[in-house]
Amino acid sequence: MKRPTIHDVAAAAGVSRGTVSRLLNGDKYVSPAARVAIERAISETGYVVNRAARSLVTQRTGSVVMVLSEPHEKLFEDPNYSTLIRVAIRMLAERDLSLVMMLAGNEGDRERVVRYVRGGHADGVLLVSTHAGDPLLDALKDGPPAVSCGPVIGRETVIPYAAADDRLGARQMTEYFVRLGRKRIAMITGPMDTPGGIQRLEGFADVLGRRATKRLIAHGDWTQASGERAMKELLERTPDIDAVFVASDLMAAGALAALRAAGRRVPDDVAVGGFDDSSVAVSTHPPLTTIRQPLAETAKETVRLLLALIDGAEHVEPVVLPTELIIRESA
Amino acid sequence: MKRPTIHDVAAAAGVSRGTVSRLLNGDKYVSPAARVAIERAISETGYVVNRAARSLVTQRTGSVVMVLSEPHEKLFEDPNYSTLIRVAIRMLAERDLSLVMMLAGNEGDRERVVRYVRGGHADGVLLVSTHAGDPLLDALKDGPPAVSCGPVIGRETVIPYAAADDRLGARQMTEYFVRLGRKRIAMITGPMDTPGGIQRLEGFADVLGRRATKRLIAHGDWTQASGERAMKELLERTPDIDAVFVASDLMAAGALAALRAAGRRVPDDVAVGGFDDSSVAVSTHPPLTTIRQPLAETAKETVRLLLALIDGAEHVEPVVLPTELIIRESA
DNA sequence: CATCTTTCTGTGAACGTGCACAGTAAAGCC
DNA sequence: GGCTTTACTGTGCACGTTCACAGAAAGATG
Repeated sequence: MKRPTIHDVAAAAGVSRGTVSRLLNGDKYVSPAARVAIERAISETGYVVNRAARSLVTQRTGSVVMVLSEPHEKLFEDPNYSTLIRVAIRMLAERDLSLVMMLAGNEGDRERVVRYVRGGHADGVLLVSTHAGDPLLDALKDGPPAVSCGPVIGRETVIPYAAADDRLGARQMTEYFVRLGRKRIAMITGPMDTPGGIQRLEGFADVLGRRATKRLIAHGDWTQASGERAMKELLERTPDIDAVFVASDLMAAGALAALRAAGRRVPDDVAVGGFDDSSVAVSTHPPLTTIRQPLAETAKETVRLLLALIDGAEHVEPVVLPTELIIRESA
Repeated sequence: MKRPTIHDVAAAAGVSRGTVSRLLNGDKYVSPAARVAIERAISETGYVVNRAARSLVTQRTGSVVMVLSEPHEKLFEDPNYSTLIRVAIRMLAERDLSLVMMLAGNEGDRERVVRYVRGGHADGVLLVSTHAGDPLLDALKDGPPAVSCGPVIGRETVIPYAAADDRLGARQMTEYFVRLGRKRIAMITGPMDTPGGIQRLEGFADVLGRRATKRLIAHGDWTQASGERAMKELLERTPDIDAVFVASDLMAAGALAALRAAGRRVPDDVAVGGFDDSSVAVSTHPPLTTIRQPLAETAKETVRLLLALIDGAEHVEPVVLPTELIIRESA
């Protein structure tokens, strides 16, 4: 039992392939009579276009590839990806584009991605958590349109992106600490080769100016363990801190553990602020005061940018979305 | 500047298309001389096969579709998917298969999936968290091979799967409580239309027998909020419980909050056991004693089953993998 | 030497579509 | 009535590959 082709539909409807094709591709110039006949024939035969054949002649693939650049197990911890994936699938589906996923954590994977994309297997590229200086960026330069979810820094090849305003978020939290009357405000940052790492520190420094000394800053790598380690480090270095802004909720959970181990009460002795408003923020004790990023919005904007480029837009502007302070019990 | 085709490679190597094609598809019968000439030509021209064209003649697509059946925001909370996605991408990539993602949360999405798959756009289907009685299952019956990550229950259309041994895990935790000398052991289950919901309760009942009365069992829906609600319910109904086995870590985090609110100490007054060993298990206070599922292994086995079927295996047996008790501080 | 295998090569058709083009019939216009 | 415009339809070709087949060259076997 072979799958019905456009020929079969045409035959069943008593018209030619051309007419069916026109109807399928939204062309005008299809008579009402032909239209109903074809539509009936399609549902009777259960016809669905052969994308491969279409792709062959249109030079389009009908798919967009999402490239995940995290080295390895990082993906397990971050719920952001899930949102992005979900939003992307849904928005692309509306345009009859499908989402294919690729990894680009190591050299071999990256090579595969480049071959795939340059081989013309995707109409667009959705970069996720691509690090500064990623060779992928150059390799993808004159291929199909590419956008990034979150800024890509430190490269002259600028690629469009949508992102939450990390710097604003960091300012909001730091200002809140100041309003609470906290005097010795420390920070645990993310890795300094990521946009989130850099910009959240910038926002912190925006508010505190020269009061943001090196002694008050420790670095983590987004993991819970690193948050715990950084907090311990801060407590040894500067025991009298009364507030700490942690650049992610997960690291903040680690920081809470370190504070508890050191016998500090939260928020009485030390106020703790997180970032992301992820699910861990409400499962910690006490629940985290944090910065909510408009995840779904960011994802939507990212995809919107890509679709615009696929549709032929010459240039699109980056989109930066505002964050929001969520007050719970940790500060 | 057009993309090089197999013709260009053939011309550059001084052979015919056929020979190049044979080399590409691993056929024997290619002379050493031709081999090196072609290989040079390929790297010089930067040729990469056009999958659409190949697909057209081979009737294979070179892609596998992962179908996510969660209704909507559930995907955000569960890290299991990330592991599965990652493992699947990697294993499929080795076979030069790409992974495309689709949603099947509502009727419209489901219809799209069916059209996609029956339209011959995928060589295999990877079902994720498909609920009992999902109409998708019937619709996909005589299409390409399909497997599920986690069992699919309550349908006569049996589809192959790999999964952790939920029932064993539940037994391990419950037996541990018994060993600890706990007398009034309660349980918070998952939704009873999911395999995890059913089988974890079965394991619990395996150990306790008739001591597992209805008064000691409450139901949640995997969310943290539902865990909190169920715990409150249990405390009202049976105030003297001294242990509770919660069917997921996230719900356990909710249960901890309810216990704290009720002034019970964990583990002194009430021992708490979770399930999954997810990242929340270590971010709660106290850290959760829980059951570790071999996530990556399960994912691997699932994909392996699918690949076997794609390779023409007539029938494959379900794979069930053992769980492990992880002892932390909550019990 | 004739014949048969083995190893290798090139050729033509087919896969199912979209698109350019040619063509037809009817309607509108002067 | 001739001419243009509008609405619609069918046909041939091209897209880039694989596969079946025919055939050539070289060696093995009788």
